[in-house]
Amino acid sequence: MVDGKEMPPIGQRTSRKQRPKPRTKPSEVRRSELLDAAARLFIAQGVEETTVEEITLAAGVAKGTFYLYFASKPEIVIALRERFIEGFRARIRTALDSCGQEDWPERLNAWVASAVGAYLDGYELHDVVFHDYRPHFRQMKGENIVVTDLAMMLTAGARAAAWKLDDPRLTAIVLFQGLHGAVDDAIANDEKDGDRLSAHLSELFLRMLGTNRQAG
Amino acid sequence: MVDGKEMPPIGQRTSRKQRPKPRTKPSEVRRSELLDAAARLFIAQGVEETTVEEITLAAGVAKGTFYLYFASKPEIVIALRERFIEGFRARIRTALDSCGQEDWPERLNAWVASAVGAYLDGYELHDVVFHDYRPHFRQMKGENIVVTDLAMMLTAGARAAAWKLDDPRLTAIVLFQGLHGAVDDAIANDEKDGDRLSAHLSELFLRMLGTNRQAG
Amino acid sequence: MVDGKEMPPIGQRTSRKQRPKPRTKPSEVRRSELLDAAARLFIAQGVEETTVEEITLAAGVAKGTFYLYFASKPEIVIALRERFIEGFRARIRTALDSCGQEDWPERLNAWVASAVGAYLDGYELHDVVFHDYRPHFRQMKGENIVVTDLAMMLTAGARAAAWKLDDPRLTAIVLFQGLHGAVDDAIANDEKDGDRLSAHLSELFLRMLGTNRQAG
Amino acid sequence: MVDGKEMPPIGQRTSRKQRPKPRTKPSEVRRSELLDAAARLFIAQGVEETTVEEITLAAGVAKGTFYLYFASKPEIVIALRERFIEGFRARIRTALDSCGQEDWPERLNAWVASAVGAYLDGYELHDVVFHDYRPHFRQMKGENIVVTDLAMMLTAGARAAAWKLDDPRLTAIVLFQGLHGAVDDAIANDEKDGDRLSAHLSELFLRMLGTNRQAG
DNA sequence: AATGAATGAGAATTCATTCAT
DNA sequence: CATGAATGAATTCTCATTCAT
Repeated sequence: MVDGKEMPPIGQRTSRKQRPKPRTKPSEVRRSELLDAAARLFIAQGVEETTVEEITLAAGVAKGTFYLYFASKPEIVIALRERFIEGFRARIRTALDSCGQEDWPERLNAWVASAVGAYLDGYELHDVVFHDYRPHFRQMKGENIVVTDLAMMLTAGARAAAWKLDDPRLTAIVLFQGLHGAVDDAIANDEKDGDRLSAHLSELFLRMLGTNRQAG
Repeated sequence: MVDGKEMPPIGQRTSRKQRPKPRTKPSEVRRSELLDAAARLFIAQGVEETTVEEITLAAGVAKGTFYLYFASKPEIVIALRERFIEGFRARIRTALDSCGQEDWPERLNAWVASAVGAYLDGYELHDVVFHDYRPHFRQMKGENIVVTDLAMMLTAGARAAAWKLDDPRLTAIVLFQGLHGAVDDAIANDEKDGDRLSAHLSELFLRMLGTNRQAG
Repeated sequence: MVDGKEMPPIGQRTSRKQRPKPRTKPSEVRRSELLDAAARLFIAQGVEETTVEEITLAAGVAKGTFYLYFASKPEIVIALRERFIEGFRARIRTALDSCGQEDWPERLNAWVASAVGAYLDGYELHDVVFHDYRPHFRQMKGENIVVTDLAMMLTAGARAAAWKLDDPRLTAIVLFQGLHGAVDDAIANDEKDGDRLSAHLSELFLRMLGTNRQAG
Repeated sequence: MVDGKEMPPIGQRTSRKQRPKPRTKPSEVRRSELLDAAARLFIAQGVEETTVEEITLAAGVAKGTFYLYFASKPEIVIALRERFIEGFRARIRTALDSCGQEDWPERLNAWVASAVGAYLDGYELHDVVFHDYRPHFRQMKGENIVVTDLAMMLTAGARAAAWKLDDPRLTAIVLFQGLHGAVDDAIANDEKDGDRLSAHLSELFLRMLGTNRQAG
């Protein structure tokens, strides 16, 4: 997920032949199995309530092996967070890729629908991996990559005169957090119909953008 | 520790029934001192990192006394949360009370400005008291009272034809969470100028509502 | 042992009556029971091999109670060391007190005999409490109080012309460490006859001091 | 890690029987490199604090290689101890070899001076390798070879009527441990002038032996 | 001979909570 | 009301050692 696809285990020198023959398991497979086991347990029981030993048991390795792949328990939460974010972005990217490049309202609809869908599907893991995430401790603009992605799209749409836009980042934040809150509410109220919610949100957002429907 | 100085006359101890005379300290005061001490320590060190003993030390009482006022440590976090929410609502209410009853755009501006101000002032405590708050575990609609308040205001404005409104709750959520996220971002970027932010947000929100400025 | 005899528990304010009525056990009794239990177990199994839980079990308290009296496991070793040293010195002091004040050879004999006796009796505990003691990390002259005591005695004897003495501290060190090594050797060879050893050592030492037997 | 440069010609790998040709490194060299690395790390960080992996890293071999040369971690401490003792004895032997064979006071002076010098130079390693050494667990007389060497020298001197001697071993122990303690004290007080100390000790020891200066 | 991934036992310490006084 | 001594559950992480390659 994070460290490429077919890379040899970390710390392995580029040995004499090709890839160093996998020991018991190739490093990323092991790592991935640990991440999967952790995600499952964290969702089911919570992070605090899950011991490292439970994770390794579920992954079929010894306790010490955990620490060959992650420096500490918090570290695996961070790794899961990165995996989550990448999955989230990929889903949005895929949705946008099947839109007309210049149909900006459609692109916004696609963004909303895919984000709602991704969040509805993954909110349990989301809660786990973002529980300890402190936005205020993050200094740099653009820390939230999803917001940054969106701001870029909004800017592109504005450049194409699809809508007006004073402050792309602020607008992107309002869209993202608004959507986030709306989905949270839907989940809390057990309304898992993402399509209806997406439609409503899109309309709201397009209106906020003062969308020029002729421009698309 | 060095108490005993502000105790009521010894003679009064015998009268059980009279008025609920103050003890060493009136119960409300003690409770409040504990809440204050806890808030201070939680902000400075975090909740987990603060022990009940530290709280009682800071409040000048013995460890056991804590449990006369709060059933458990998590309980005092909940109490702080409630205090925080009430302060937040009060600040918004005050702001709205100095607006024209029927000037809806002004009312929305006032809501935005006061919410931004309250959050900027209290975000440290906010982070503490909401860290363990899980929206998805809350079942009931309207759990977030601030959102509910706002939805009611939006509905009233719509009834007065100040703006259009399809889904008051959804709109309220987007406004609230959007504002929330925008302030988080401002804090993270160390831009504590609430006025500029409020102005931007208000404009965005009024546009989203399709505000009819004639209607105000 | 260390904190006086009848003092109230640490942290206890000098309460309204006399001594604060002992809770379950007076503080020094508890402390002493923990020290005794630890000494027994450390001798039998070694320090590393003894868990804090074993100590508390043997002392009849809960695990946490240990940390009410000692900051850490190494800390109780230090406390035992202090207790050991005090016992050692007391034994020597008692022996010297029953000597003629001015009979210096007799005083030296008494010092040797009591030190040999104390060490033979307590070498097991000695090994435990001095295992981690690093002489080189100690800066100040006179860190070893037993050596310092002895140097003072040697100086007094020299002043009375009982013997010659160039360097009291150096001489004291040689006597103390020489005796120490001699007893170690006796123990290793299972020769526990302290009297014979003492006699030999005394003779050696008196000769080293160039003792003037007329002076006594 | 970046090995392979000093390997023997590949062709030789096939010859199994020939002479025990050097492998990557001759076994003695490897062993010595491991000992050196361990000594350096043990002195700098302590034995407990040094991991086997750190030793192998410092020696430029893989973790498993350690166990081809030493059965366990404690074992390498023992090996270092033996190396230390041999160096110590060699230094003394060299010093004695440049003395008149029959000048016994000079020989004693030489013994003291070389022992003081060797200990001052090597006390850091000494502390490491003797930390876990328990004299009382050693059964056999003469376990401490340096003491035994000394006792033999003292006996020879006595036979030559250079001094009187009742109990050679006891005397040797007192000299050795006395010197040991004196150097410890000098180190603790940061007085690294071995010559002055040696002179004082020699005088003390010669007096203890009742040296007959005519006899030398 | 050399490697290094995998193993898994093992214990100190914290701190929320109780309850006898 | 107030106190504070006593309780004891609960879990991370290290690292010596092994062994398949």
